Parts: sequence; structure tokens; C-alpha cells
Amino acid sequence: MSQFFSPKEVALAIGVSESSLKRWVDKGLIPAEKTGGGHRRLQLDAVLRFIRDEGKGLANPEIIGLPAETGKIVPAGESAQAEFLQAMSSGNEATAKRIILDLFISGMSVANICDLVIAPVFERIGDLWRCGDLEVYQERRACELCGRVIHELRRAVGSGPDDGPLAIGGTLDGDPYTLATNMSEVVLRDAGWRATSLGHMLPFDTLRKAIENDHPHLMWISVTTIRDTERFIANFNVLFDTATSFGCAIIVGGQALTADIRQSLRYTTFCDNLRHMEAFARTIRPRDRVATPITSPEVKF
Amino acid sequence: MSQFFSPKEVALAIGVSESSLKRWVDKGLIPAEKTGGGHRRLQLDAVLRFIRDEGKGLANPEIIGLPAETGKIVPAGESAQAEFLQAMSSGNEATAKRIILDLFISGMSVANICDLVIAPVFERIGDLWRCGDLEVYQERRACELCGRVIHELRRAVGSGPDDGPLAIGGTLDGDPYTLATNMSEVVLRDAGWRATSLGHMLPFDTLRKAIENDHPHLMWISVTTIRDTERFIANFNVLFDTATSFGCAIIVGGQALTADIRQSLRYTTFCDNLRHMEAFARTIRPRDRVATPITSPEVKF
DNA sequence: GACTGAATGCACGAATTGAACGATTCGAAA
DNA sequence: TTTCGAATCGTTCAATTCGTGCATTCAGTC
Repeated sequence: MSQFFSPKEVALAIGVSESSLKRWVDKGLIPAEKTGGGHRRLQLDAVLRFIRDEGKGLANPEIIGLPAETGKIVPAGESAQAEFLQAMSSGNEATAKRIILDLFISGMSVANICDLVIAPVFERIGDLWRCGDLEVYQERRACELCGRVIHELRRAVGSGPDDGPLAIGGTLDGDPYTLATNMSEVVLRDAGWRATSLGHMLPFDTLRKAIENDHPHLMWISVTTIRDTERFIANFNVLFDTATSFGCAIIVGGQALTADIRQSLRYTTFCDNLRHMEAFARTIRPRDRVATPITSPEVKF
Repeated sequence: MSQFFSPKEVALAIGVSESSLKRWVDKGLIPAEKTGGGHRRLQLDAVLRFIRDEGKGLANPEIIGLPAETGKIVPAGESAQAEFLQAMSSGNEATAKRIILDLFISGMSVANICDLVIAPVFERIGDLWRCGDLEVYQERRACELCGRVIHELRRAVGSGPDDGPLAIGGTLDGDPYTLATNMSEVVLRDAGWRATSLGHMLPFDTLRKAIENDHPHLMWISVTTIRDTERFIANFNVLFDTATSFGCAIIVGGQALTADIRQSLRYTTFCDNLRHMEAFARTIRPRDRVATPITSPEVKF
């Protein structure tokens, strides 16, 4: 839920004076609203984005409802994966969330967080489970945890602009894995889209209905398994035709889509990972927020 | 056409106190009429104009909580269900979360929120889907949304004391429904337990492993479907014996557990709903927070 | 070293907020 | 129409936040 914070709380959380924070808000560095009486109201995702863009730290994260010690120790590159794996397999929810939030605040792109940390760790846990090095319940618990971590990331990213273009997506019938589609949703929201995951196990014809009813400009489909290849291709291409007739682009991705299958498939773009997806999504819908990390200090004002 | 709102409703929707909102109306910031007796009546378009003009941030996801179609904003009692159903089936994430959080803030117990609002609405959506009144994607999207709402509720409840007794649970192999186990987790956390859901599709032997490794004092198991009744009963009773030997209580629940099956089953307690579960959980682990709803206003602080 | 411009933190009175309180009004059932 | 619980009224009060001015710090420049 988008929650409101007062300048005092945010200032305390970041570790600066209330005066400075008020100045930053007035300069437009942190988007904020004002009450009828003129008091500033800050939203969590806006604050996190500011911290991220300006390279600030968090002195007292718990004040704005973040796990303690967030933003203090930034796990550098490789070690983040190892720590995250440890937290995930042991079921340490607080630590797992903290690691991902740390990466987000320190400026790592959402797509990279997903591609380089969450997804590989998740895959590694699957391997460990298949090898018998991890109990079933540990693997299942990690699945649960992963969903919660992504939820937290979605919270940090924010819901995107209300007037942004609509994107919907999910996984197909027979495909119960929600991880990829949930990550896709967050990445698209970060790229300025009004993205909503429809969940998993979606038959083709309901996706057509969704396009007809909601008129999205983008649909992503994650394909992990395919039962009947021929039927899949036929159904998919019909879906693509429906989409194009409504001006909706189709993004596909997933292990099941081998080069052979892709040759018979019609789609707008295929993505090997979420960075590809992000790049494509930004091509159609360029980001309207401050983006370039290098030039931003000079460009200001 | 012209919908009227009370100051209380609008205050809740915008996220300010009723007092402030009344002052703004009196200052003329929001045009409003008065009844013969002096009660303020606000019109929807006037409120929306105020939000647009004063809060120059324009697009505020918070404001989506003003459902023009349904009318009332504050979900009081019965209407909460209807509004929640509307939000869930239309995929309105912000409104759905708002309704549930409002109920929580207003003092409704977590168990009651789950039993009287979330669960019935979820079941109704299933019915609508089976009758063909709802598209598949709407039902799947509602599932997704439901998970997110519960996540938000879990956030509001908090993670419970670190030194609280441990409770773990989930659904059995072949049972893919995570809703019940996730709600159970939140209810138990609210009751002071350090509860962690292990997720869904858990084989019996991994539950035994979990008990041996983590030594929980409580395990909840949600049973929605049973394939082989005899094997189920046999496996379950073995699990129960393992649990008791480790001093772990077993709570079961779910539609699949008919009276016949229950007769052959050994468990600590059977729960028809989450209120039962809460009551039982509090019996073992009396709540250390403010509990009784009647005296709570005085007891605070 | 001295100067400059910008950013920071603190202090101040004025204004706003949110939570009380008893009194009054509303709306629906009897 | 009358009655009664729930909602709203107007008001007060402590706490918070507003906007502003001012002293301090700190790079960068002369």
C-alpha cells in the first residue's frame, strides 16, 4: 500500500536534517504532495527512488517501514548472490528482503537484480533440491520467499504512472511457474508501464478476451513448458493476430521456446532475459524519469 | 450521477484526518453543500477537482480508492464484501488493498477479515468463473491479487516477536492452493507466533524432515484435495506421531476432510475456519499484545 | 590565505494536524 | 410518527510542520 510519510520521518530515516529534506522536496528532487494546509506528504517509492538516484544511504530504515540495516552495508556484486542464496535456502525472510532492497537502493536496475541475483539463485536452489542437497520443504519455502521478495521489490518500484500504457501478461495453460511473470511485471512497471500480471495457467482464448476487453499496448508471455508443440504454435499465432489487430505488441520468453519453435512462431520480440525485455519496453515507452546516471549531476536545474 | 460522500469517507480516501478535511471544506478548498442540520455533503467531482488542483502531483494511485461505480468508499460491514468482490474481479489492486487495510485499521481481527471477507469473496469469484460470468483471466488475476492483498496484510500485522514459538505449515502434495495456508500464516503471526508458510505441494516426508530440523511447536496443514484416501490417512498419522514425539501440535483444516476421514485421522485440532485456528493458537500461546476488542480503546498505551 | 557560492543544520513564531469530547443530526426500523 | 443507534457536528488541545532567517561547513577560485 502506498503509505505517506512526513518530512521529519524521512529525514530521520535518511539521516539528514528536516530542513534539507524540505529543500529537496521543494526543488523537486523528491516528488511529493501537499495537504490542503500545505504539509508535505512523501510516498515510500518516491523516497526510495530518490535515495537510489542520488546515492544516499539509510541511517534508520525502520522508521519508514524497511527492514533494519537496509542501505548500510551494500553487498558488492558476487557476494550478494551467495548471501541471497543462503537467506533463501534457510528461509530468512528479513535478510532476503534486505539484500534485494539494498541492491535496488544502491542503483542496480530492476532487470539486473532479477537476471543476476534472483533468477540464478532460484535456479541454483532448484539444482540443490534435485541433487538432494536441499529438502523439498526448503525448496518450497524458498519459492514462497521469492514471491515475497518480488512483492517487496514491486512496492519499492511503485505502481507506475496512472496514465501510462497498459501491459498485461502471464504464463500459459499447463505452466504453473509465476516467478518469471511476476518479475516481468516489476521490470515493466519500473520502465514506466502500467503492468499487471494475470497470473499463471492462462488458456489462449482468455488471453484473447483480455486483449479485447482491456486493450493493452503490450502483452508478455512466459513459456516454461509446452505440451503439444503444434497446437501451441497454432494457438499462439492466432493470439498474435488478435493482438496486432488491436495494436498490442507481444513479448515472449522462456526456456521452452527453442530456436526450432521460434521459427514457426509470430511475435513482436523474443527476450532471453529481463534486460532484453526492459530495453524493448523502454524503446516503445521511453522513460520519463531521470535515467542516465552519468550525466545527471550536471544536467540538474 | 451526483454521488454524495461524508467527510469521513473522503478523509479516509485521501488519507487525512476527518478534522483536517472538515477544516478544508470550511475554508472553501472543497466546495460542499450542507444538509438542513448542518452536515457536510461532498460531491465526487468536487473532491476529484480538489485533488487535481491542490495536490499538484496529479496522478495519485491513492485516489483510485474512489470507486465512482460503486459509490461508498468506507467499507462498513456487509458492503465491504461487495466492494472487495468488485475490486477483485476488476483487478483493482489499490482498492482491494485499501479495503482490507481499512478493515484491519478499524479493529477487525485478522481471522475475521479472512473468514468473512477474503475467503467468501474468493469463493464467489470461483463460482462466477465456473458459471461463465467471469473470464478465466479475471479469475486468475483475482488469485494473483488475493496473494498480494494477503501479503499487504502480513506486512500490517508484522513479523511477530523474534523469540515467539515457531509455527510452520502448508498444503500437501497435489494441493496447489496457497490461499488458505498464507492466510493461516498471517493469523498465527497476529496471534504472536513466529509463523512461516512452507508453501504448497509438500510431500509428507518433507514435513517430517521440517519438524526434525526446525522443531516447531505448531504445524498447520490445509487439505483441499485428497487423491488416495487410505494412503493419505496412513501418511498423516505417521506425521502426527513424528510431531507429537517432537512436542509439536498439528492443526488441520480444509474442505477435503469430511467427517468420515476425520474419524480415522489423528491430529491435535481440526479447524473449520481461521477464527477457530486463532482461538486455538491463542490458547497455547496467549497473546502478549492488546487483545480484547471491547477494552482495547482504554488499554492502549 | 582570503573570498565566494552552495549546501547543511538549527531556531523561531505562526500555522496545521489529528485525536479527543459532549451535543446534535441522520436514517432506518418499529 | 416515533424511537434509537450510528454518524457528524463544532470545539479544544497537544504535537507536529510550516516558512524563514542565520550561522557553519566545505569545495573551488583568486
